[in-house]
Amino acid sequence: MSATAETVGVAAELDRELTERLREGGHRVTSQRLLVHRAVHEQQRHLTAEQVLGSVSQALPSISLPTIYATLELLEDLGLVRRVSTGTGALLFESRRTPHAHAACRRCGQIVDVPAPQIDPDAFAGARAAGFAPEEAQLIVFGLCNACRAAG
Amino acid sequence: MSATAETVGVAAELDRELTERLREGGHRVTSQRLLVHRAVHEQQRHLTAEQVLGSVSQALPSISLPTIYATLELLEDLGLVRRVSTGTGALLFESRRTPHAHAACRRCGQIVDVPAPQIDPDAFAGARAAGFAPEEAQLIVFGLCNACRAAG
DNA sequence: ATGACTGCAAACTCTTTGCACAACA
DNA sequence: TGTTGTGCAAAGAGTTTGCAGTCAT
Repeated sequence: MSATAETVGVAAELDRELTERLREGGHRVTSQRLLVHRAVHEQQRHLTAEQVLGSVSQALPSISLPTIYATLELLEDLGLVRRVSTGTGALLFESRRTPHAHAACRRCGQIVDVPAPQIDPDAFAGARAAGFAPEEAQLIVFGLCNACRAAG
Repeated sequence: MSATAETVGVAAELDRELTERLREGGHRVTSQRLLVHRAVHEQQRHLTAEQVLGSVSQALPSISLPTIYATLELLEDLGLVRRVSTGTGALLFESRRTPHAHAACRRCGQIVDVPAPQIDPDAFAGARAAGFAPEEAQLIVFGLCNACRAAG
C-alpha cells in the first residue's frame, strides 16, 4: 500500500479518534495500538489475528501475536472493533463502523459480508427478558458458496 | 435419569428416525450414534462435546471424544444437529428441531436460548446475491448477563 | 467377509498466560 | 520515575488425524 495523501489523511483521522478513546479510558497510546487500529479499519474485509499481524508487521516488524490479541481485545472493549466467530477456524476481527451480516460456506469456510438488514428488535427483547443487557447482535447465514456447490 | 415408560418411548422414536436417516445415506447404525443422537435431543439445552461425552458415557463408558465429534459432524450433515459458536470457548451442539436465537454473556460466557423471531429473509436474499446457497442462519445477541452486570 | 466405525494416542491450531524488559505519562 | 504495555516463550483449551482392531452389514 502506497502512502498517498488520502491514506495518510485517513490514518491520521483514525489515530486521532483512537488516541481520544484511549485517553478517556486511561490507557496509553502506543504505536502498536495505532497500527492495529488502522489495519482493521483500512481493510473492508474481516481479518484473522494472523492477518492483522502480517499487515502491521510491515510497519513494525517486532510486533507479536500476543500483542495483536491483547490490542484487539482492548479495541473491542472500546467499541471500535467487532469479533466474529463462525465456528470454522479462527476468530475474525473487523471494523465496527459498518453493520452487516455474514454468509459462511460450511464446506470451505469462505466468509463474505452481506448487507445487513436491521437487527431484529425481537431478539434484543428476548435477551432482555432472559436477564441480559444486550449490546450487539451477530447474524451468520450458513450454506454453500458457488464454488463448493459446483464441486458437488 | 430413570428410564420411565415415557423416556423409553421418546428414545425409541429418536432411534427409529436416526436409523432411517443413516440407512438412507448408506451409513451404519451403531450404538454410539444412537446414544449421541439421544443425548442431544433429550436435552433442551445446548451441549459441548465434553458434555455429550459425559451424558453418553453413562450408558457406554468406552465411548471416546473423537467419536463424539465424528458423530456430531455426521448428525449435522444429516440435518439433525446444529452447531453454534459464540467465539468463547467450546462449540455447542443442539437439536435442530427447535429454532431459536442465543444470548451470550461477553464476560462469563454464559449462553441462554432466546425464543426465535422468524429468521430475517433479507439476510438469506443477501447471501444468495453473494453467490451462496443459504441453508440456515444463526443469530447471537452479545451482552452482559444479570450476574456480570451486578458484579460491575 | 469386507469395509466402515471406533478407540487410543498424538498432533495440531488457535489463543492465552507469566515474566522480564521497554516505553508512555 | 512509576506503572502500563510489549515481546518472548511456553502452556492451555479444544478439535482433528492416523492407525490398528472391532463390528455392522
